[in-house]
Amino acid sequence: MHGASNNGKPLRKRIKDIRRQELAEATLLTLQEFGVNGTTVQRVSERAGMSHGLVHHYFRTKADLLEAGVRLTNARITAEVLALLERAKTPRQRIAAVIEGNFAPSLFTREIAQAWASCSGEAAFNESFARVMRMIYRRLMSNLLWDLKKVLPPQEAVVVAQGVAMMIDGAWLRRALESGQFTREQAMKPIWIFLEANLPKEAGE
Amino acid sequence: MHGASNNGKPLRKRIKDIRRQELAEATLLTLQEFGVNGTTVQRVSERAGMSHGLVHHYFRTKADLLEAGVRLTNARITAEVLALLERAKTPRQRIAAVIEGNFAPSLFTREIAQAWASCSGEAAFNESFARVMRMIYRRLMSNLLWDLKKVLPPQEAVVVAQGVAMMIDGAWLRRALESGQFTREQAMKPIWIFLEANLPKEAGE
Amino acid sequence: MHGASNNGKPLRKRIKDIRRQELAEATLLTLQEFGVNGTTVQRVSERAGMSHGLVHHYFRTKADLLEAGVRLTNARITAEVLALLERAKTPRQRIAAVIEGNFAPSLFTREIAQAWASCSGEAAFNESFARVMRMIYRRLMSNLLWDLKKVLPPQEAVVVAQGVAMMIDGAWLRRALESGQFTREQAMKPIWIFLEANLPKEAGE
Amino acid sequence: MHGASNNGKPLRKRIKDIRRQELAEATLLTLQEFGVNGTTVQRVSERAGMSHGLVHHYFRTKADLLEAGVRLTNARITAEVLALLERAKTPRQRIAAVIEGNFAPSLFTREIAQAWASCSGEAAFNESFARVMRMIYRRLMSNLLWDLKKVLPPQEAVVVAQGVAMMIDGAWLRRALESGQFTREQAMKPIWIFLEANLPKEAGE
DNA sequence: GATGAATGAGGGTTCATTCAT
DNA sequence: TATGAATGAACCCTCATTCAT
Repeated sequence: MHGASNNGKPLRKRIKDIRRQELAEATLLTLQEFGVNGTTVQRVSERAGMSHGLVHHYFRTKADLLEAGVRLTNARITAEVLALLERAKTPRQRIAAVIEGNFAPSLFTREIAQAWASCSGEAAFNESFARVMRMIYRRLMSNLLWDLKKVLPPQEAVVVAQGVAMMIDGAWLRRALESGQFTREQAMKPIWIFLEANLPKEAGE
Repeated sequence: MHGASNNGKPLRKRIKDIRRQELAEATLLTLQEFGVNGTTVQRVSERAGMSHGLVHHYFRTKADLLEAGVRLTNARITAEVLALLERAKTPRQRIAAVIEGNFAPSLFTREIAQAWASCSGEAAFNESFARVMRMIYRRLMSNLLWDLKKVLPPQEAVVVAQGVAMMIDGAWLRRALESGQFTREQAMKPIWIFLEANLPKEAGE
Repeated sequence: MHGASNNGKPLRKRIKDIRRQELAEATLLTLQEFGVNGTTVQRVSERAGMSHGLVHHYFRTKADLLEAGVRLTNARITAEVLALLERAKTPRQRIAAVIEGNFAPSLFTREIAQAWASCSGEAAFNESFARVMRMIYRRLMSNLLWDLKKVLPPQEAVVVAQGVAMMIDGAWLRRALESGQFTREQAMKPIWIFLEANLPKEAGE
Repeated sequence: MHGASNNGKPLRKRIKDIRRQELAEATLLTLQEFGVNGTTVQRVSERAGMSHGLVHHYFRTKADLLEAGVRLTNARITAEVLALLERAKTPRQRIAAVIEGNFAPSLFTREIAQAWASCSGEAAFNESFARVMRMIYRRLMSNLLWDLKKVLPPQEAVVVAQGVAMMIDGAWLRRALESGQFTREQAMKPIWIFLEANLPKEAGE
């Protein structure tokens, strides 16, 4: 077997994937440190340990690079939520998993929140960012609704889900802007108050 | 009466105030159309119908100009809330006024929400923006707490206020990102559900 | 007598002279603090306590303003030298007066030396500056030669005068660049050594 | 030999050095033609036949570029002096070499003198320029003192060296400002008169 | 595949100068 | 006479992008 077929892909393809992954990772970290505005191709390439020319070899444009970075963040959140969801059984446990996942200690850091806020701000004027942010929101909503609809009438479920989603977004924004501590406990407390008040007493048990 | 006495200020002084106001307004509109990133001195000056040199005659630096624009938005929100608060009597009415004010039809537009989101995103990496955004937040919290503390034990009041604030921020962000309609009614519904569940039945009546 | 003829000049003419004098003075001080490069019309007008618009009322162009400032410096040096020359009797005393005048404690300051150096540097590329600097040089040379020729053969006198002039210029440059002290005594010592070696023993006594 | 090994440096590194050298040279010439004030990045880049953007690729800042230009001049003077010093044997010969070097026909041109004067003027208000100019001065002094101290008591040597240095600076300034000819012979004559009067008769022979 | 050389558009800012009041 | 409003050219610098090697 001479060199070919790692995972059924030719070596060249593999390198391409690896480099793109590395660059997405570097972009993600640069976004955390400098925000969308301060994320230059130069800085990303430096963090990735490549020449800046190479970046354009793998990403046609800076926008593409940024999108890759944001998608990676997205993937991380997804993974966190999925891991928690796996162990959850009842609707209430599953709802708890979604919320816990969105405030996982490894995620709910000031740096990530800042990057997230920066991307959200950019999304208002940048369709490619907007797409990703909307996707994140839709998955959150769908996760919440899936279980809420099991214990609440549909229309009520939608309102509750929206309320929770609003609180989650608001909490992340607060995390980004509050230089002092805004802890995940502080963030989750009103969310649970809101939920407890709306879930049927025996809900999902 | 020979010529003088416009408000007791000489004409010259007036012009300075007028231009600064015009520029702040132009900045605000440019922020709405292009976001923080896309708001260049050139664009603001064009919208204001001035040369770009003149901008620096009235604002030492671009940061000063932007701050003026953001403060103007802030002032508009404040005015809206204050107008509603004046007519409010009971704590519950006053809380309602604060919430209604934050979703006044003239304010809760997609354009303004986009500008707001953009500024929030910038605030994560820009102390001058951060200051203004924190100020807005603190005033919101203080407005809410003032009345909540009248009807709830202090610690509970804080949590409820935080929950409402989170929802308001989350709603504005949703307004900015959702190209489809996200109405003020949709925004306020979960907020009131949250409040009703936490306010004592007879609260403020 | 209504208003006219102060010094045979109409009042309006007087004001013009006063303002020009004030501005020349302010220019001189600004040159000392910021150098030619850093001397802006704005800064000069501020120091003079006028609006910057007024500057162009009295000086057609910035170059004219600067020239006035440099000429004023020149006048100060001249006055210093003339005052000392008046009391001098013998050629040697007169030569001493010229040298002492060029290093008068009130003149040979770091600030003035810096302004002088800055103007000299500019003179290389600015004919109007060059004219003034050359005039200063020529008067120095003529002062020195007048007396040196009384005690030395003409050709020798020219060389000695040139040597002294070179040393004076070199000393002023040193004063400007040496942040540590370079005193007038240090400056004059080699000059006198040079002179003593070339003047006839009984010269001018 | 396959392609590599230009001085042991990869081609890439070579280009960087070449461009920096070219730019330093272009800066030097621009300084001669326009002075510090008139030396813009644009002009330098044009003279070097590059885009202005490229200048910032090789020099982080305009100040760095100017420093490189000044250092290059400095290096030229040094080389000239060193070449002459090599052939000198006795202290007197070595002193002569230092002086001749400072007035080498290829150096003591009006253009170079003008650039030098401009840089000196700038040095009064610009620490980075001041550093270079002081360095040049210190090397001159150390060169002179090294040999003067062999033939004169230390304190006397210092004064003589300072006198010579003052004369050299004064001569260069004269060269810059005198549109008519001020020749190297004119410059050196009083210097030698000064030296002969102070060196012991048999000095260094 | 990988580098960094090279370009050029665009940004913020300064400043001399003109002009209406 | 005096002010400062207004303009526009020029400057330094950053950055995404292209391209030869």
